[in-house]
Amino acid sequence: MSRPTLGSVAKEAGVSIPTVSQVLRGTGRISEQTRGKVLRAAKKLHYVPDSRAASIRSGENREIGFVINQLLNPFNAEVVSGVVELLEAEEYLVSILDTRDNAQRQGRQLEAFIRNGRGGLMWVPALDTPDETFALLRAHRTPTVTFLRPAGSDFDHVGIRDAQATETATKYLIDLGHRRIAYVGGTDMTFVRAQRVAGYRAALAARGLESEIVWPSEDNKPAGMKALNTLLEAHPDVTAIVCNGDMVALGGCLALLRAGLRPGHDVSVVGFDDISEAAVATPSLSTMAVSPRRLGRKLARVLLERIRDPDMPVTVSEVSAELVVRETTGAPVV
Amino acid sequence: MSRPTLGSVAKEAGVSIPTVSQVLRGTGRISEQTRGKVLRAAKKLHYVPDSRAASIRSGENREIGFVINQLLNPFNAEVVSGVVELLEAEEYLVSILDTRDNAQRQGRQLEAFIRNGRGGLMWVPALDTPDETFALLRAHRTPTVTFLRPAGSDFDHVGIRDAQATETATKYLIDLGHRRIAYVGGTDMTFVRAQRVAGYRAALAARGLESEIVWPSEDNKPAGMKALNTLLEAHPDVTAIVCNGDMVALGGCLALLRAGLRPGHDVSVVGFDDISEAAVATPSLSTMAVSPRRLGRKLARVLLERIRDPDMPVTVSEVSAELVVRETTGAPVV
DNA sequence: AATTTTTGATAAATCGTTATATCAAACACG
DNA sequence: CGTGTTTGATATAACGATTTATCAAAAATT
Repeated sequence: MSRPTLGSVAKEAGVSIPTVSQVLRGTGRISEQTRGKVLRAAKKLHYVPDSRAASIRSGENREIGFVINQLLNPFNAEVVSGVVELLEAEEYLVSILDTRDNAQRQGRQLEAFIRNGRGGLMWVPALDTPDETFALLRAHRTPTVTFLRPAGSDFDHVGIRDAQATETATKYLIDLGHRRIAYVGGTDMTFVRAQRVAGYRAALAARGLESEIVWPSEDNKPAGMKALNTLLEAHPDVTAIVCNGDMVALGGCLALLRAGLRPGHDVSVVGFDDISEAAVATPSLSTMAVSPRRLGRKLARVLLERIRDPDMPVTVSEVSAELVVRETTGAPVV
Repeated sequence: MSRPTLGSVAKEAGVSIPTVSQVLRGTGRISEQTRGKVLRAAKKLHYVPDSRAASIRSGENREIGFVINQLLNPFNAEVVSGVVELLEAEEYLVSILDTRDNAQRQGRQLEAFIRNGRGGLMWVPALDTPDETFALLRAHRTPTVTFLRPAGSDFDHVGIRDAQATETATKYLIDLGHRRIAYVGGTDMTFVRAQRVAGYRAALAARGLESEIVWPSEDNKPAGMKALNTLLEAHPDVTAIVCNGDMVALGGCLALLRAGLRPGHDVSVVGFDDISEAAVATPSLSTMAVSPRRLGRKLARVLLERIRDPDMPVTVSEVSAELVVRETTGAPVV
């Protein structure tokens, strides 16, 4: 007694295998009588079609994968929500794989995805993705959209206008009167961080400031706390901070409070993402807002278009971030 | 030019299909010469075996699903990490589905899982899971472990000793001198919340207190803030609060601070989970600590055992939570 | 030299589906 | 009444792999 198949349902109903298949999928010409027999038999045996077999034969696969670098970050988790929301409405099943920023793990996961012949793939490429991986995806013609980090001109891409956003944030701080402004967050030279740092530099240059301070940090609160402590020790004259993400910014604010400094008064802090906690934190966080839901939906839409028309020219979509001023920013104390 | 198959590799190498299969899986007797030819051809075409076809024929499937109720909660995200950690070491691929506490969505996802013939399933059952779903899983003999919410005696289960934990937390507050203690958090009568409320009541009863206050809330910070505001308005005499989760507790502390009350002094708060933010928050959160990583690893281990021995008797594992005293708890002001 | 055994590869069957072709029975038409 | 069409089902082939059985050639044995 193993799992029910078309064969066992056919035997139970006293008909042939193709008949069962046609009844269950609503194709072909079937009399009401046999239709009833088949449906009863299928229900009785709790039959569920094996989509592995179906997708091999029919070439259709409504299973989609999302390979993401860090699920623990609520921003990413929200993006996933947006993706799932839209794709579920189109009857796709989305499964999520967390690479935790490990290129080797990502490689294994992508290969496993291809092995399972997924219908499509959304993907935040690891920093050091080998050429081999790209070649693999191309050879298998898996509809693929990269997210956040673009990966060559072969794949559709959805990302954020990072440089522009950070430039806006930095200029805003400068125009408030700040002169010593640091950039905090991001590890290594990831694409995203590189773009954001470039925007930060562009703003400094545009306003004639020279002293840049770029301070790395992992993207979570404890790391943000640590980063701010070491930063302020090394550069006590810093009065404003542009952060790579809200988690770092919120951690940073905690560190400031612990040190007896008031965010938005003694030191100004701008985050990036606008995670839901940003608005309710004390003090509430000024940040560059990107709607993760909207990003997710965009991502899903691009993938659907690619699936429908595999020969469509490659698209690149960039979403802008908006400055949201809350309590952690203000003019420097004179 | 579609995706490469055993057939195309065989043609490229000038050998038969079974030969290619044997070379790639290291079975059978193959000469060094043809081995080389086949490997070169496979590499050239970027061949990756189609595991759908393989698993249909061989009956083996190393793909495992984790259907979870809420990925946005960092506690759950950490559990996922623990699961993935252990199962990846065993060469399994774990894909995650977020039901966002929607029973209908969960039903669709579970069916899709079965359709894809997964090797195993970890699962947080929705509150109102229909019998049909259980029957489905049984009929298909999918190795299944339930998580947090037990679901009958047919499936292995891994959970937390909820009642015991909340009883400990409540007794601790009573012994500090508190007399008006509320329970905050959890929606509807979920299994977990029911257990925890039972522990809270048991503690009150054991110490001869009668006035219970149970206040529902979604499991996130904004909801926790709102819950505490309404609670304190309705019951201004409450001096201590036992929470259903850290997210609610942290939100609650924010609300207290906004209202000019000091957590741990004016009102004591105990959380549940010990998410990483609990230790770094200001003030740091007293909480019932459960190691999500350990839970995740336990979950994975149980599933592996079930896969290896489908006829093993059903197991139930419960992990204890430990009281961690930090800054949000103290004696009541007299 | 005739035989058995080993080696190295392939043919054929199978897994659970879907797709196309076929076919008998029932019906309609002039 | 013979012919053409529709209806309702089945036979057969295919998908991409694995598994078992088969088989020719080379090597080892008698």
